[in-house]
Amino acid sequence: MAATIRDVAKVAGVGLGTVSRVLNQSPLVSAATRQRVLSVIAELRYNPSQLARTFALGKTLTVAALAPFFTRPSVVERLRGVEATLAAAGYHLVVFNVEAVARRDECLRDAARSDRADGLLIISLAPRPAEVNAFREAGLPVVLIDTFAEGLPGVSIDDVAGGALATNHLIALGHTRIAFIGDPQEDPLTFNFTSSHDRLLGYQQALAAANLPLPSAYQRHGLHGRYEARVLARELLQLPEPPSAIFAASDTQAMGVLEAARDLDIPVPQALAVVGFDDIDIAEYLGLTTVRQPLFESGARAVELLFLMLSGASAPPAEQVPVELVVRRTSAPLG
Amino acid sequence: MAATIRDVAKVAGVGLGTVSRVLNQSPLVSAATRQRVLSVIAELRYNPSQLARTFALGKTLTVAALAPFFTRPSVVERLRGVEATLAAAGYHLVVFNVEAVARRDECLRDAARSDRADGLLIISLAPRPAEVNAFREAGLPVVLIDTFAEGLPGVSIDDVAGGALATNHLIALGHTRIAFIGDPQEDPLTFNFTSSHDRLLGYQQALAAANLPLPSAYQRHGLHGRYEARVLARELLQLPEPPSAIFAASDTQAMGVLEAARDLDIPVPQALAVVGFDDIDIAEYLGLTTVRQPLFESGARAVELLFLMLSGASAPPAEQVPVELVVRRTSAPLG
DNA sequence: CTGTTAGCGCTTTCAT
DNA sequence: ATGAAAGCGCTAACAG
Repeated sequence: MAATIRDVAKVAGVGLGTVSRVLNQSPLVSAATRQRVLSVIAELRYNPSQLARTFALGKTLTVAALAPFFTRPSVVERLRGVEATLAAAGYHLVVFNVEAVARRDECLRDAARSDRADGLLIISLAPRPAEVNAFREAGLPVVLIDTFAEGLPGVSIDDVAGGALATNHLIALGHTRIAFIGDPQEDPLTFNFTSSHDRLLGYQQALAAANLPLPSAYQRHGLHGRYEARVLARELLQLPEPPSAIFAASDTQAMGVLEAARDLDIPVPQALAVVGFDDIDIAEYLGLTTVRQPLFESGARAVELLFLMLSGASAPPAEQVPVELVVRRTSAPLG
Repeated sequence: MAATIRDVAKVAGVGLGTVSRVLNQSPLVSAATRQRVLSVIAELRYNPSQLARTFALGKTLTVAALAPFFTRPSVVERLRGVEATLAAAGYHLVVFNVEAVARRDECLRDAARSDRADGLLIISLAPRPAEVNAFREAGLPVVLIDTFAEGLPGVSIDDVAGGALATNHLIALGHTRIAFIGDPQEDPLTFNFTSSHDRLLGYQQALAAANLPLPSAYQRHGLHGRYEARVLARELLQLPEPPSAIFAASDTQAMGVLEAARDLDIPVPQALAVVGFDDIDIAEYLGLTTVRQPLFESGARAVELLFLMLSGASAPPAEQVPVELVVRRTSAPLG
């Protein structure tokens, strides 16, 4: 049915090696033959089988990305950066949406021993040492985004500093009763997210440095999501001594806090200051004060690092990109 | 370096066809040999080359999806459905983010003549007849999501009916000055989106059926985005005779309308009713009245149709999934 | 049941 | 500069 390189060679009256050479822009072919081959290619409407090509080459020109995919706007934005950079280099992006712990493990395992991708990007999930080992043994280049793992390159932010940044902003505003809402603490054992945990650390350090109390009742954890955060925030706000400010480990969770405030008719920022994290698209719309991190760029940069490794370089060190406080309407000086 | 099927065969003392058979769960292998082969496989830590496998099979076990990818929450939700269904069947999903017209054409062209995917999903972009032809000639199964094209199967909604549904809701609420905000009209010539256009049609038909005027000043078009819609809405609301209700062709654009109302201190829904379209995640948070369409399910269903075609069936007819009006806080009877 | 053989379509030596 | 030939690792058809 479809013409093969052999057909082209036959019709053009050349060896099939020559056809391959014109296909690959090799300079070792005379202008005349090249012309002839080219015209036969056009005539036969031949197009090279990518499948055969990648097989012969031993590379797929494809990069896989593992992520708690579409459940988080911040991840989507990172993937945009990944896709754009990959596409510019002619690479394909295959995505794996990890929404359950079981799938996390399965994907990680498959990725390590499948040769269907030249490299792997892991977003927000930290592989365990055994998994890191499997990658190394498989010779699969891996770059992390928004997480860490011993011995693996990655691009991330200083979550501790980010947490402190948000908290210090609230302290500077005069708040002393500052609460925190983040992902489950046992999460590292399952999905293995680390950012929420580190942001909590920053929060704790900032409060301690300011000699402010950090009652454990002010630190709440729940599944990453608006609804869960809303419930937690409502609990906080109904405490005998409710906080005057809440730092949420993500903008999504901050939205839940805003909902809770609305539920209870608590005016923001007059009676409650709210700070989020990430600066996702919607944050601006909501006027949410937040800690911005370069999401798109983190994806793009990770791909660059991966390309470096693909070109034979040894694993570069993990990188950090800067965060920045964006003050909007949900935080104000304590009245 | 890595063990091949040949190594396994040699060590196990069997023919390499036998190894292939145990790999593919063929029943034509004695339990004893199977055991032996299996143990050698484990011993050698052999894993089959997917690359070689797909090449020999002539299929990639991969599906490509073309979409105005991450710029629209509704698309992301559709892709979730796509990925979940694909993953359940062991297929990979490679995504192409189309944010520019040039890339649209390039991707469409490449997809048609590349054999790097067994099938193609196109979201929200309508291929032109020439492109449809190229797919047919290439023998590439294609399923559309949220668009149409002559001769291509797809799953979509009745956008005209959806537009009418939203508009009739506003009419029933007593509104007579109802405006519309949607994507650029000339868009079909470039990106080739069709949904906004059809929703406008439904809006026009509903107004006409109710003998209500539809001044052209009440129909505005701008690039799909919150900011653009905000500008358009502000114009509408500053008209000598401003509308008392605005129907936006998407929730994203409806958010822009809400922003404009806030800018101008116009209370919603008291002085302005707003209806969106899609029921994306954030709509509930905002209390936005909207027309819900099953986004996740549309992706899942499209994959099912694609699998049908992959299994040799001829192209099924285009399908429509139902839409539903979700009334929330942004629409109320005209005061 | 099982071993052997012939490709899948392309890239790459290796001669010429 | 170009043709011929040797794989890449696997599946599937064919003999036993």
